[in-house]
Amino acid sequence: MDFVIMTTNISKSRGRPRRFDPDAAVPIAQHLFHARGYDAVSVADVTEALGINPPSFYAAFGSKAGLYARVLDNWAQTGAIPLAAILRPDRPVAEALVEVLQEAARRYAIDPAGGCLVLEGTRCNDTEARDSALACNIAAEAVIRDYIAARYPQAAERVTDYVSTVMSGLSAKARNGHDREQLLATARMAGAVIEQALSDGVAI
Amino acid sequence: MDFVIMTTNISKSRGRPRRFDPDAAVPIAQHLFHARGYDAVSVADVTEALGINPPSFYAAFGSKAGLYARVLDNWAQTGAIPLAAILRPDRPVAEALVEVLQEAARRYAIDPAGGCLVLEGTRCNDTEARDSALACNIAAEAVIRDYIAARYPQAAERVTDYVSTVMSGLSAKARNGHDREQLLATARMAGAVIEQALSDGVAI
DNA sequence: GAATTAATGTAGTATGCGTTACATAATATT
DNA sequence: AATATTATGTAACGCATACTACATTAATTC
Repeated sequence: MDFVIMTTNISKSRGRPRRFDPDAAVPIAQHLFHARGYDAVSVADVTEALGINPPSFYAAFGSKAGLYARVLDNWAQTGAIPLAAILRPDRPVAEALVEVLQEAARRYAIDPAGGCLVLEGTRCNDTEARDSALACNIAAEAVIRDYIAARYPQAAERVTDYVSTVMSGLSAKARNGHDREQLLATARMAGAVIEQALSDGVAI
Repeated sequence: MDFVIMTTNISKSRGRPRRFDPDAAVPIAQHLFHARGYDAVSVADVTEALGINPPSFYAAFGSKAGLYARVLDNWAQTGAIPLAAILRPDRPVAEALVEVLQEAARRYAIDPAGGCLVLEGTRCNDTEARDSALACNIAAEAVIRDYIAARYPQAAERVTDYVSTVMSGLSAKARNGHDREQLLATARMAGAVIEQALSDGVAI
């Protein structure tokens, strides 16, 4: 049913055709949000970057926060750290987690503005956008937690808290001028404690 | 000269007397900025909390960013982590740095909103306020760096980067719901690597 | 070709922001 | 008492924001 209706809508679209492709607009908006942060990007900035007018924007995305939600969706599939690829069951847990931290350091240092799109989004001043980013962050933490829990159930919570805190710090410092080498050195230092923490049944 | 003029002004103030005490207003504003962040606090919020009107505010503080600068000054003297008291030359460097991290964890968890006034301020969207907070942060990092460099000059930069990154992460996570115990556990884990890092001439 | 449907461009709206003009009130000086 | 000085209360200002009403344009459907 829905499929038929959708294909009908796609193949035989009535009315005036779109002058822009919303799917192609998402990566452009993603870059804006990543570079300047959600609050600092205005709808006017986005519409100007897309070469469209506000009504087209709102017809396509509903709201600024709605666009941001789509950006985060796209981010999870294309731009985020490939946790599933790094956290493989056939390798030591500590080694995998250290690689997550190092990969975060590398990625956070790429853009001039720096930092993680999601982690920075969790601190914006718009409730809806912040909740979207928080949901994204919570989902990522759950992946890490489940990966640890499979082999070190007692350490999962604590080590997940630790890893996510370090990642937040890396993102913040990337925004405040730490370069790639600084971030990588910090990530390596932070990672050096993970192996022992996994083995400890209680807090160090 | 200036002293005479100032005392004259203080003892024999012409004109209508102030209805509020700007010095007493600073801690109130400090609480607002700490709880909600610079961007989320409007001048109207501050004037309402102080029971004054905008002209009184601007006569006393010049601007919102000007008030924030005074808040940061007050913060450095009263509310900040007492680095000078913790980083004493008569104790092991690693031990002192771990206490800094733990003290940060404790303080960041006090307020319901959580986090560090300065570190959160470095990420606001107002250039002047952000620069004020950044200057505050840079000064604090310099204290840590100098403390380390006195005994471990080769490790000073790297370990300072590490400690400040962890503190940024603790502040961010305090804002995102981590409680005191979680933050303390993370701080202890992060601290466990410092001793070895100080001894290493090169990166781990 | 007429009707229908949908996206566009123009030009706004309402709201909140940091900030200020201006007349008034309250004090010290003369 | 008259004047000078300073802070106050009222009432805005200019600007930026997210968002929208409405007429128009461009396509499909009948």
